[in-house]
Amino acid sequence: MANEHEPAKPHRITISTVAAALGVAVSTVSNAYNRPDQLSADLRERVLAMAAELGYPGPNPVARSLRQQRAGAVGVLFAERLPYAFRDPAALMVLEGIASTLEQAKLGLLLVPGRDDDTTTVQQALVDGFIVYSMMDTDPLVEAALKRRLPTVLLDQPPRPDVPSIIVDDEAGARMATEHLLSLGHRHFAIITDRLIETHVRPSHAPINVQTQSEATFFVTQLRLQGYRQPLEQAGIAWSDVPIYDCNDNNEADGAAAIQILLARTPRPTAILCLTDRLALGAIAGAQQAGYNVPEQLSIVGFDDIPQATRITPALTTIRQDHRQKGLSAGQALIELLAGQSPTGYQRLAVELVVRDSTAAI
Amino acid sequence: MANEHEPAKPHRITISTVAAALGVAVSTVSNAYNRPDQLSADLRERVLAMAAELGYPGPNPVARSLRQQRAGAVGVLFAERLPYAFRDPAALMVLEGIASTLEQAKLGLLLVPGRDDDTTTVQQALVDGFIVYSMMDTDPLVEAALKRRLPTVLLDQPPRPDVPSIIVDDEAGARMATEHLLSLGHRHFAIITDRLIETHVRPSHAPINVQTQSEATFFVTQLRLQGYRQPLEQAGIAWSDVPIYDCNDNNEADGAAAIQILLARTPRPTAILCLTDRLALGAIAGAQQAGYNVPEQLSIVGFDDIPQATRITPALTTIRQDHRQKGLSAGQALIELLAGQSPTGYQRLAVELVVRDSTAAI
DNA sequence: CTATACTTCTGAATCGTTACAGAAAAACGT
DNA sequence: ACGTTTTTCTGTAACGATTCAGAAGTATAG
Repeated sequence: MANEHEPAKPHRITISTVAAALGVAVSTVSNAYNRPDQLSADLRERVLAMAAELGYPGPNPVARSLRQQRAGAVGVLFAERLPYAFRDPAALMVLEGIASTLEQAKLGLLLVPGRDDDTTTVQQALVDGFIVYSMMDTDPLVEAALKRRLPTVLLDQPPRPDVPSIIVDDEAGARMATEHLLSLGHRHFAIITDRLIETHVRPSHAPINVQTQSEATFFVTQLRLQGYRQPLEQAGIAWSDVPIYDCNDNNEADGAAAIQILLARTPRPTAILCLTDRLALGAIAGAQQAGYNVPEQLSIVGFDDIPQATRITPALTTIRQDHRQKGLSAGQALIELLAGQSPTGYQRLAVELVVRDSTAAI
Repeated sequence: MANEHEPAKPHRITISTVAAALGVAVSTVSNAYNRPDQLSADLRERVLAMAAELGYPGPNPVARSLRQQRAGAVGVLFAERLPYAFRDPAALMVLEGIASTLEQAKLGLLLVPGRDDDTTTVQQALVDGFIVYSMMDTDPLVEAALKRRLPTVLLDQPPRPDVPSIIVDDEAGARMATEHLLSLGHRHFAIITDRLIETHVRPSHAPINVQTQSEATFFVTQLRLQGYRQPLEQAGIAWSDVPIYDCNDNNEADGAAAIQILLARTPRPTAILCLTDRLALGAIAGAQQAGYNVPEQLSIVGFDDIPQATRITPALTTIRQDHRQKGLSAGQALIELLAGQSPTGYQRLAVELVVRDSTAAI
């Protein structure tokens, strides 16, 4: 019985405390927990009983993780600050999809906090891999995550070589939205976006012009703007004539504020392209409040097809994408990576125009 | 220069790979990352450069965690299966509150998956503490979490000695709801709940009787039923005369189904007490679809005051609780525990009756 | 009774860091 | 020039498990 007579350490009970108390090898205690077939049922009982008596909380997961080289969780990096993740309906559906696959694989889902300037949380996240979802292109957290050299999947991010990406055909969706409005005869367009330019850089709340658009910091924002632009120019509408209002945030209130400004312009736009449904819902509400009739006087189209899109009157015409599937695909791809397989290439998910009641012929 | 000439291990680059390549001590490399003041700027640069060249991903967080005895994340155990967490509006607000405090403390939020039968995910979660939220009283995952002997906070759980609890005055809320309906002159009540009895045990979809209620498996369910019961009996209404319909799940569809059954009973209830707003919203929709007028023919009151409660017509009379604050309090309490302080006792959050348009005098 | 095969248990190496005491070198004051 | 302080760097002991080769001990077969 290896019995040290030290001044009684504070009280951290480990596997070897239990082993010592019983006079058995630590490996035996370990086996009692992990390989019942490696020791007699009798001894195993005694080990477990002694563990209970000593208040041993079971094998320390961190030590186990170190030894086994697996954390049993994947980290999710999301653009918004952590709490906002729980507010955005589209993001929630994506997270739900991710969570579904992870749950089946018995993996935990670690939401990693962290404002760009501080990457330590990413560097120290106890995970086996990352899903990077809708981060600003320039966000240092993305770099930090990639530097970890863990299996990683990009979602709504600019693709990179050697990193599997799930991408959505945002550009096609934006084109479909625009063509729909054009086919209804609209000629005066305006666009509502968010976070096209970082808040502290943006000069004012006025619609911004075409020059500054190149600084777009979200990949999908760029894709969607691109998709709006092409059919417009093809229809002979100068891109520089299309006012773009840049909101601080993706929410209904900002959308409502944006529409007020845009409606005051001359010529008054009759067709509004919103980069997200939340902005569009806000725009509808704002327009109605200002006394405009949607869609008679003003057509509005969103992007995302969140559940709320059908609950507003008029129901929102929008571009549908399968958010849940995005999450599922991302989770699945990551799980394949973790299993050492190379995932099924990078996936491109289709979108679909859903015409409802917020758009009409001019 | 300690130079082993082995057959070149696969390729796992660690701190000592870098140290060896540079001919310095491992502690120096460690210091380069964690204590810049402990070595010359020059050497530090060289270390970092070599690390970059070798593709060293930085200090392994698991090893660091083992050494430092901290994981930098807290685990959240939630009743629903992982993906459902992202669907329940009330749960989302709670999670948002939790996430807010954790983010400030730079802690990650680990959503732990796991169906009762398998507790390994809880046992192996790489966390510094747990928040146990709205789990079935008998769920083995709760036991498993407590057995970890980590700082833990209970939220919407039956309190236990030595474990801080945040609890909401559900019983008072339920009383207020009932008294409100009584004061409107109602005498024929019915209750819609969910998961009062585990699905596989429950015999049928018919309203269940009073005997089986003792098996209630969610703490808040018990509290709320208790709160309904007392004023009813005080008003001379026999508890056994109040039909209770038990849904499989907390969602609108189940609420809508429940109301159909209840309205078919004689005497037809004129006042419905719903354990959650989601059930209530479903009940309103279901009643309307069956041709009943709410609140003229039927008063319905919910519980939770989720945002959707105001968006339905008629707007839902309900009991408001501050979900976000629940999350904040829980997070705060856990953070205090982690800091070695004993948190500000256990908290009891108040609730409030919000009368809207779904209730009226009979 | 011996050779062979199982069971059951042990010891030491390993996972990749950080912390700490102290050695070596450089800077300083007088 | 010499003791003293400061700066820079090193070696090694934790952290708490798992793994694996093998030592005892037992059972099985011939």
